[in-house]
Amino acid sequence: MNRKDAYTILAEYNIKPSPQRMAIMEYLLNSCTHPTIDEMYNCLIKSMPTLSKTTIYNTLKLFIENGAAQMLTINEKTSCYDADTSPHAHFICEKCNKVLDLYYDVEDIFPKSENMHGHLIKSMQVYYRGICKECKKDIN
Amino acid sequence: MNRKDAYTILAEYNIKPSPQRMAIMEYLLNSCTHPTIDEMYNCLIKSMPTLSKTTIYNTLKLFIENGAAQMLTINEKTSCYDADTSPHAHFICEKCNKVLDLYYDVEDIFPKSENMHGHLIKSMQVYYRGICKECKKDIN
DNA sequence: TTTTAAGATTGTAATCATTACAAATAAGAA
DNA sequence: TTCTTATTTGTAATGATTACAATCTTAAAA
Repeated sequence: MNRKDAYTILAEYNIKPSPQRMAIMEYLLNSCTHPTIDEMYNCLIKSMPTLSKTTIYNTLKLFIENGAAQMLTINEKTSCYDADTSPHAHFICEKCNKVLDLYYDVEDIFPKSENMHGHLIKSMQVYYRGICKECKKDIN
Repeated sequence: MNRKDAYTILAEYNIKPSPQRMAIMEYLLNSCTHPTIDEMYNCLIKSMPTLSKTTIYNTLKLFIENGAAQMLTINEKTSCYDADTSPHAHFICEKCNKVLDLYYDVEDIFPKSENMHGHLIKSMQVYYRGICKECKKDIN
């Protein structure tokens, strides 16, 4: 595996490591499901019984401020989180509700310059919605 | 003005008109600010004192189900709404929090086919974040 | 016209994600 | 060690959204 570990990533973004921060970053890196706070909490509490949900909120806020993660506001009810900060889009399946990464075509989507109609563009998010490959099978 | 009126739009989307529905669609059409439920309520209550916030929620849900409006989940706290269902992106200013429409370049962004990596794409949303033209002036 | 049934609107109460806050704990410097 | 600061934690508050039951409207049937 060529993925960097949690400790290295935290260091890269100038985030002082702590057991909680490491565990949360670790979880984000190992999950490809774009977890919600609750999902993280329910899993991590098993190996770290003193963990508080507030800590997860605080930690993710810190990660985002330092550029180590991004918040996805796909769902109007619950935010979910992604430690992959490289340019990519997200596909949300209306049947199974999974959130998948889409790297295809993304180069075309991102603005060539940081300026667009005179506005300064700092970041962008692209959400596709539909039926995923797997769920399409079930329908046929 | 070549914009269609609320009555015509409701008819087009098979939504039975009512004073409340007309007023809400009217408001959406006349505002270019992508209003939240609260903004709509606070304005409409003046001319329609019996209006309930629940009705606004119900009505927008109906509009969305029938394709007459879309919900923008730009903000993690509050959804906002847009009666413009033509393909366009949204720019959110981090300073003044305004949500602006961006039609530029959008053709490039939308998928050429309805298929992408085997997934069926039904809709897409594009959110840019940054500093808008006006707020940039204030900084300099 | 009156009756009736379905649809639309309303207000209140419940839900639930997120945040505020203050106390407890951990880490690091002196 | 002691002192100071950063981090974590639990509880309580906030606030958007939804559930639900009661009321009002509409329009068709009798």
